Parts: sequence; structure tokens; C-alpha cells
Amino acid sequence: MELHFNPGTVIEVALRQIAAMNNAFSEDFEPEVRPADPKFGDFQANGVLGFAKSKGANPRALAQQLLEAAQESGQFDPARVELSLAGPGFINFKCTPRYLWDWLNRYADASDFQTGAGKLQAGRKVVIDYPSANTAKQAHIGHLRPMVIGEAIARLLDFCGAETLRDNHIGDWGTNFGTLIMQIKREGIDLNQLVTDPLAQLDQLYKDGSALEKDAPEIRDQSRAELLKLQEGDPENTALWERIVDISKAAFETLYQQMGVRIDVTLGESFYRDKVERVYRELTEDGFAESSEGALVVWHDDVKKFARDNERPYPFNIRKKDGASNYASTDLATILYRVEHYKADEVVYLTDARQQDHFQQLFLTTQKWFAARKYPIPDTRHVWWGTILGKDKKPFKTKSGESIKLQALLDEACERAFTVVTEKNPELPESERRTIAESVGIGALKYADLSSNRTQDYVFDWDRMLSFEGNTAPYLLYAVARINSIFRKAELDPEAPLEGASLLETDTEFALARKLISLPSALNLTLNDLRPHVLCTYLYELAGAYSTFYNADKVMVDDPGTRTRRLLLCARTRTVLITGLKLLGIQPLERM
RNA sequence: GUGGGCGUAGCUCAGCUGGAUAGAGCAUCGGUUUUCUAAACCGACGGUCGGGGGUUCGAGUCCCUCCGCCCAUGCCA
Repeated sequence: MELHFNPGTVIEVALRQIAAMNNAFSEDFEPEVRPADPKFGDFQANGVLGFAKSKGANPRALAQQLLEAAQESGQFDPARVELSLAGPGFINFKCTPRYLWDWLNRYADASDFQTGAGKLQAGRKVVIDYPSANTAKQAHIGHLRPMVIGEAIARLLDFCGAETLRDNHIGDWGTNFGTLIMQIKREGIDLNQLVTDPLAQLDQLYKDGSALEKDAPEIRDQSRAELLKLQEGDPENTALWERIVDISKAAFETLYQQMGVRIDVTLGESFYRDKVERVYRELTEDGFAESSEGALVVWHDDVKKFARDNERPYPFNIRKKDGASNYASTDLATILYRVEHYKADEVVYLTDARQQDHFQQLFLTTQKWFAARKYPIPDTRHVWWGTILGKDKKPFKTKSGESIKLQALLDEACERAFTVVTEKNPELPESERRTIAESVGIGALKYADLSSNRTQDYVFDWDRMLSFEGNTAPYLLYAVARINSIFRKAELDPEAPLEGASLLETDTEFALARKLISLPSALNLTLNDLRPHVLCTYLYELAGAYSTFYNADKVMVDDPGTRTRRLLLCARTRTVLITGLKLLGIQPLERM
């Protein structure tokens, strides 16, 4: 068996090939190789069971046949992997100590992992639409998930070889500008005079404005008129708008830096304002768009929910009845631009769960439109997530019921982490405790967001996320810090090559080694549905296997062979943990 | 009404798309340190997987049917 980054893939490819040449199987046989429970082996193939069922064959006999064919093929060197038949027809694969050891020596540092993982998405151009913040509003807790999940997914795709473009599709052209400009004019505000926290003041102006609109239709009309003037290029409104956007960008930049969010381009909705006409024209010409109640809409009769004869009409509204564009218009113009200008093979959108209908309609419309025009059709993916809940299981808010400001959340995370660090490690200088607290605090916040399945709501709990027990950032960071400490005391570079190690011996060493070689499986699985919690679970299990090993097997023993092999396990664990944490956007620490 | 998500241990969550005896952490109880960071480790306790039916060698996972919660549902994004 080849010494590949992902042994599971090698097994799968080999089995598929062997089955294809065997009379008892057919081309469509899927081996279904996956990591196994350690008590059975390292990998298992479950595919025979399903296959036997579909053919009405005896699964165990069939599995026996495949196993023998595999052994005869010469593709499974007994010195590297042991095959066995189990239960109703599972085939188990157990890597030999030799193989584990060779793998650990072959895949030694971050660049080895990068090379191995880099084949997964090689050559793909992926545009990632995030964090797509609003303009003229302060960032609040609702902006946490797009920043955290978006950054993690972007890093993951980068790591796996994709050529990514992080496109910050800001909402700088929405209806809210009508309201905001209306209110600015009403109050006679000079935007250049706003000094302290200008974004907060814009936020307030908007709130006041929309409060007024609530029970005054004439004010609502006024706002709509201001919006239309802006969209038609009125110089006064354009100048106001530019200033608002600048204020917003500057404020968000500070947050992006703290959050470790990296952006390649910021092309907001305004960028597409002269590109929506083409969308209207092409969709109308091709017969996809038509007028309905004064608006321009697209019906999708092939999907019940969006069909025109549905009991509750739910068209894709691409131009409002007042002639103004909306987010459907700009999203259509945007995807065209991403394909034509950036040659995107895939576009990944990151938003919360509530926008699923919109993206379903957007994707349907894009496919039909692009097919009709013979434009390249990109893969599209909507990566969505649930709500952050308080302990009462309702959306997490302040006691007075307002949304929590993101900056306040970050500050509290760092402050709480600082208290903990000071409690545990009072002898460290304050500046270092502050640095540690920032990594631990922000890291804990991010990890809490990433470690549960993103499609579900999760309960926000400071104490749990900052705990050193359980599936948390501090637990993982602590594991890294302990490894660093060993190398520091031994006066060794954890990234330097290690020579003269003896072969693995104890159960805890083996358990750790087996966990290490399952990194590629974890990456694969994470990438499948872009679910970072899969990677989190893996890292947590790895840190757990390390802690068990650390407690059971002393590293700095006298015997040089034993010492070196344990140091090697420490070094590998460290590299994998650091690599994983960085993929999640969490900064590892030398000590804590 | 329709569509989406969900219901797993007292609490917070996993469960790799139908696989082997349903797993972690917290909490509770008990144990481990002259040893590299005990911010750790080990063990015990804890489950009619919302209820009921079905499909099959096999169901937390798929189908049907109820119960309950969250979200979306024509011009905000």
C-alpha cells in the first residue's frame, strides 16, 4: 500500500479497481471506506453489505471474495496493512506499526500536510461571499458567525488547494440609505462633524428615521424618494452616501483585524448598480422574467413553492415596482460578474438560515439564465447557519432586549480570559497575560461558534467556552502549550528533524499515532459539506489522545530511542494541532 | 397551509448520509502528583434516540403518521 497522505483514499481506490476486475462485482461498486473504531482497525469498508443486498447475494461470502482478491492483487502489502473479515461482511484494515511509523516520518511538517491536502481542491477558483456586512450599522452579534465561519471555510479551501477570492459583498446600496439620508437631512447633520464613534451615530440616525417611518406614510415616501435620487446619481445624495460608506468601512476594518478576517476585494451592491440593467434585459429577452404587480419577477414552475400557480405566490422579485433594484438584482449581476471577470468555478455564499429561499431562487435563476446564454455555469453553494441563543433558548440579546455589539462581545471575551489567565498564572508579566487573553478569549469565542454543527442553533455560554475542560479552544491551546513546554525545557526546536527514534511501543503511543494519521479523513469530511465542527471534533479527540499519552508516558526519559520517538509524537501532535487551529482562525500560543 | 431546521443522558452537544455493544464534555460520586504546565488524567453513575407504525440481515439515521419547538413565506438583506 502506497504511503499516501490519505491511506483511506488509497484503500478505496484499490478496492474499487480490484472489484472492477472481479466477476462477482460490477463497475458501480462503492467500497465505502471510512475510519474505523480503533478496536476493529484503522479503516473499514462497508460497501459490500449494501452491494450484496442490491444483488441478492450473501454479503459475508462476497466480502470474503473481495478480501481474497485484494490480498492476491499485491496492492496490500502485509508489512503495511492487515485485512480481516468481520461481522456480516465488513472488511477491516489495520495499519501495521511499520506503516504508521513510516507515515509519521513522511508527513512531518505543515508543508507536508499542505502538499497532501492541496490536491483536494487543486485548480479550482472559488469566490467566497463573506462577511458581507451591512453599511451604516454597527456590527453586532449577528456579524460574528459570518466572520468566524467564513474565515474558517476560506482558510480550509485555501489549504486544500483552491484559489480563493474573499469578496466582501457589502450592503451599501439598500433601502436603508433612503431612510438614513432622509433622517440626516431632517436633522441637518454634517457627517464630517461626527467625531466620536461616527458609526454609532449613523446607527442611531437610522433607528430614529425608521421609527418615524413606522406611522407616517409621507415620511416613508420621502425616504423612498431619497433612495431613488441616490440611485439616479443625485450629487448631494451621492456625496452623503460616500461618506457613510467610508465611515462604515473604517469601523469594520478594526473589527476584521481583531477577528483575523482577511478580505481580497470589497465589491458591494453599489458596484453592480450599472450592471443590473443587463440582468433585467437578458432575463426578459430569454423569457424568464415578466412583470407582476408592477415588479419584474421570475417564476420557477418546476419548483412547487416558486411556481406561479402556488396558493401563496412566491416569485423571485428582481426589480421592485418603483423601479429600484433589490438584493436579487444585485446578486444576479454579481454572480455574472464573478463568472465573467473572476472565472469562478464555484461561488460560496455565507449567510444565516433565513435566506435559504432567496438562494434557492438565485441558483435556479442563474442556472436557467446561464444555460440559455451559454455562459459557464458555476457550482453554487449556500453555507448557512443557525442562531446564537441565550440560556433561555431565545436569540442572544442584552438584558434590555437589544442586540449585543460585536465589539462589546470581543472586549468581554478578552476581559474574561484575562481574569482566568491571571488566576492561573499570576507570575507572568501583564503584557504577556494580555496577549494570551486575547488569543484565548477571541479563540474561545470563535471555537464555540465553530465546534457545533453550523446548521443548528447553539447556546452561548461564557463559562463553557472559556473552560479548559471539554471541547473548547482553551483545552486545545493548552495541549499545544504543554508540548511547547517540553521542547523548551529540553532546549530543542519542535520543528527540527528527530533522528534515532525507536518503534512505537505503548498502547497510548499507538492510539495517538492512529489519531494523527486520520487527519486527512477529517479534512475530507470537513470539506464535504464545509462543516468546520468536523475538524473541531477531530482536533479535540487528538488533544484528548495526546493528554492520555502525556499522562501515561513520560517523554523525557533516559533511553534515547524512547525519548526521541515520544518527542516525535509530541512534535507531530503539535504540528497538527497548530495547523488545525490556524485553519479555524485561532492563534496558537507558545505558553499560557 | 407550504417549505426548511430541530427533538439523542439532568445540562450542552457529537453520531462520517443504513452498519458492529448510541458516544463526548459539564454536573454528581470515587481515584491519580517526590515525574515534562493537575488549566491535566483515569474510573463510576447516567439512554423506551419526542410517541406510534413500516421498510430489512441491520434504523438515532430512510418512509408514513401524530406531538412539540424555531425559522421563512411578494418587492429589507
